[in-house]
Amino acid sequence: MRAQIAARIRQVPHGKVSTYGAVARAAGFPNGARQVVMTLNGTVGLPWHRIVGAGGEIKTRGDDAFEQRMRLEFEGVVFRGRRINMSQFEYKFSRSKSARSREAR
DNA sequence: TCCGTGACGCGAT
DNA sequence: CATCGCGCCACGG
Repeated sequence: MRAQIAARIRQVPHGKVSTYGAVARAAGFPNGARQVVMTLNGTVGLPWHRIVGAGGEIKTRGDDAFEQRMRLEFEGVVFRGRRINMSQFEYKFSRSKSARSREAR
């Protein structure tokens, strides 16, 4: 599962962002936003700063919040107050075969 | 095995 | 817009 999620996170391009929920759904886990978080914490080498909360808010706390925002702005992402204009910076995942089969039914 | 926890999400107040 | 509550879920104690 971590692998599926990590793979999705790795797809987010420079200058774009995605949300915990979106990543979870794209990976095939409709209610796995929390698992996305665990993956971010337990996997090194992921663009963790490109993952924000629903609505484009920085959900992390402490020093990390500052660093994340800084990194994103450095990549060109613009903040509107404490959030991001998602319609412009959210990266849309393209549905892959594995993701569909998992949400099968 | 039960229980608390948390970088979540969303609707209601 | 700020809060609250509830649902979700894998982990760790």
